[in-house]
Amino acid sequence: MNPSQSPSPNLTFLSDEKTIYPFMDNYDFSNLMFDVGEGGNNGLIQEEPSSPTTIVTGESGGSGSALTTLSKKESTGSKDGETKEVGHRVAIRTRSQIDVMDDGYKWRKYGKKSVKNNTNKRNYYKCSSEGCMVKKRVERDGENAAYVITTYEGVHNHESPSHVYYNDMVLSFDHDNPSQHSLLRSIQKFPPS
DNA sequence: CGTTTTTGACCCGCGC
DNA sequence: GCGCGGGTCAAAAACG
Repeated sequence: MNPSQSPSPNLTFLSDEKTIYPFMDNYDFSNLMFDVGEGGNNGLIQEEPSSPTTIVTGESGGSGSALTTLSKKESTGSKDGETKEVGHRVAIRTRSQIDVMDDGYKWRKYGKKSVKNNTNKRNYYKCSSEGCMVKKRVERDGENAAYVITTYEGVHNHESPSHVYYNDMVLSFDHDNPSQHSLLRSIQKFPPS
């Protein structure tokens, strides 16, 4: 049911733990929640890391962005061979009219559920690429239908199908595409380190 | 014709 | 043990 959405490179992960979201103006971030669970037995909750990464996008919205970094207490299975690689969760709450935003990856919906205290349904997506177990959960805020909560879980093993990377984005910038103008502005605001 | 969506069923952890 | 809330499976339908 997805309309023809051009693969917009609007999400980029840096090699560091910092993440830059040069989204378009359509996506007005209101809340960013990082839940990075380490595989270790680190049950600490680091509310504010030593290097707080503040991301502000959607300059037109005016509303600031909040970022929270958490640490999931993923207790190890105590098994010597158990490798709990799961533990990278990123929750983004944005104000968007579109339920699912195209982050450049191909997602396949595999479930739909209605949660308590929320009339809206919650959708479950999974990365289409085989071997990539990245999951994504999209939910509308019942109170404010204008807000959408997108939760990513996992790390992609492969690159974006559209081959969009931060450096390549500038190179492949299409000046004739007005929808990317704001993208360029975001890029200029966040120059590569 | 291959891939994705849909949708109810199933499953699992947890609290009672 | 059972029910509930939440997450996933899978078969058929729908899509391109």
